[in-house]
Amino acid sequence: MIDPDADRPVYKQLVDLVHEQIERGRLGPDQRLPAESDYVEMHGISRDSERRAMGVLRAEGLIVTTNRGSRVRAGRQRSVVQIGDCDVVTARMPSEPERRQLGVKEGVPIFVVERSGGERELLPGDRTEIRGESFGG
Amino acid sequence: MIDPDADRPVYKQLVDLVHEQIERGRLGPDQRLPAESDYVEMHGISRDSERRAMGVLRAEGLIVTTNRGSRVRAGRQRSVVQIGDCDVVTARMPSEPERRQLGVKEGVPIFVVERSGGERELLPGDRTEIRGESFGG
DNA sequence: ACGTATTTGTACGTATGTATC
DNA sequence: AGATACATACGTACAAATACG
Repeated sequence: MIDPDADRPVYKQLVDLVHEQIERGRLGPDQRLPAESDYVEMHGISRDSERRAMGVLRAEGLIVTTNRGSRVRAGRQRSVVQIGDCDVVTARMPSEPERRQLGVKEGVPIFVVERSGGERELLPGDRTEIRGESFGG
Repeated sequence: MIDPDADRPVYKQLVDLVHEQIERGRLGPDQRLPAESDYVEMHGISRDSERRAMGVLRAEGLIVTTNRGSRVRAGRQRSVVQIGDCDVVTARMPSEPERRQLGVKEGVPIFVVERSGGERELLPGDRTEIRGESFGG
């Protein structure tokens, strides 16, 4: 139950609740979440609080929202990128144009690979794994 | 100028504006941004729109907000983590408990390093660089 | 092709709480 | 104590995208 008088803010209580439901499998991959209005009515909270909660879940990369509702983000196949001795990988959140360019959704970080040659690659964080160069095949 | 009748939403126009100011150096690292109320008065927008914009900038990792205002996030020293042949690195956004545990702020992704031995390390994305194991020293 | 229902997006207002200076 | 600034949370209204009959 969500308690408006608790110390923890209402919207964070809803975040916790959805976290639990996803962890326990009550909400599976690709499964549709209740609509904003459903949460509002279910818990007697404002739409504002509900939307904040969904905003957090999006920012964490747990859900994906479209104009037709929110879904639990499904795991995806990752491609493997090898890095060598002198290559450096960092990670950060993309700007909106970068998101569009790479085709990543909100809540997904990107890898920045700086090759020893000086080239710079941006890679989607949810479809990429970084591995050390395998010298032994 | 922010145009409420433009196609682009007011809050995104403000995001663009701050992006530009940071890129052009009008807002430098660690520099204080105007207060919420300043933006509201400057551009004749609602606090709601202003806060959305700041929320986006936080989520992108561009600014850090405290109860005393927002600042441009400053670059930090990064420690280097080596990965070997069979180690795998992924990146994702942390949950709130993970953020606290690692001491990272909103908008900062984390690295997940899975060592060939099976150990799993979580590392702050803004203070870590990943390198391939250097075999030649 | 069109209208309607559903659902999220944007945007305004207001009030109160909390932390910092 | 007072001023400042952000955080939370309620309200309202209309716009835009999508799905359906």
